[in-house]
Amino acid sequence: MLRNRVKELRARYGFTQSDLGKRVNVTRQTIAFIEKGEFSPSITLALKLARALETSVDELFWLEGDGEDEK
Amino acid sequence: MLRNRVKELRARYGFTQSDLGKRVNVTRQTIAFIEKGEFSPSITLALKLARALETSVDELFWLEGDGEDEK
DNA sequence: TTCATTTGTTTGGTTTATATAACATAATGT
DNA sequence: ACATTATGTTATATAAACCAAACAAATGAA
Repeated sequence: MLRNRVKELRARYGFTQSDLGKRVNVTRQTIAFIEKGEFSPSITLALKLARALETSVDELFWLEGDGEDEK
Repeated sequence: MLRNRVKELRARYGFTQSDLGKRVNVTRQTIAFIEKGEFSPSITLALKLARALETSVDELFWLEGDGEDEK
C-alpha cells in the first residue's frame, strides 16, 4: 500500500491543490487523486512534488507492508 | 532530465536485469528501459527498486536541471 | 568451438497516469 | 443573499508505463 504526506505538507505551506499543481505542472485533479491515494505518480512528478514541498521523495511517499503486491 | 543509478547499483550487487525484475515484480525489459532512461517509472516501482538496491529513492533518481519541462 | 546466459532491441497489446471538462458542495467575503 | 474560491467527484480521452514474446549480439564457461 502506497502512502503519502502530500495533503499534510501542502496544508502546512498554505498551498491550494491548484497552487501545487501549477508549481509541478499538473492539474489540480491530479493532485487530488494523489492525495486520495488513487494512483502512483511517476518518479518525475514525485521528485517535483518533493522539491515543491521542501522534502525528500522518501519522506513524502512510502510503502506500507512489504509492498510485494502493488504495482 | 531524469537520471538514475540503477545500472550502476545493480552491477554492484551482481544482479542481472532479470534478477532485479523478479525482486521488484517487473519484467527485465522494464528494467532495461529504466536503465536506458526511456521512461519514468511509478513511485511505487521506484520505492521497490530503492529497497532492492539498499538505497533511497532520492539517491537512485534525480532531476537534472530545473526539471520544469519534463513529464 | 559450442552452449548457456545476459543484454539490446523491437513490436503489439493491456493497464494506468494524467488532462480536460463538468457539476456539486462547503466556506468566505461583500 | 450573492459571488468567489477551494475541494470532492465523475466521465471521457489520450499518453505513457508495463507485459509478453521474439530475435540478434555479446559474453563467458566447458
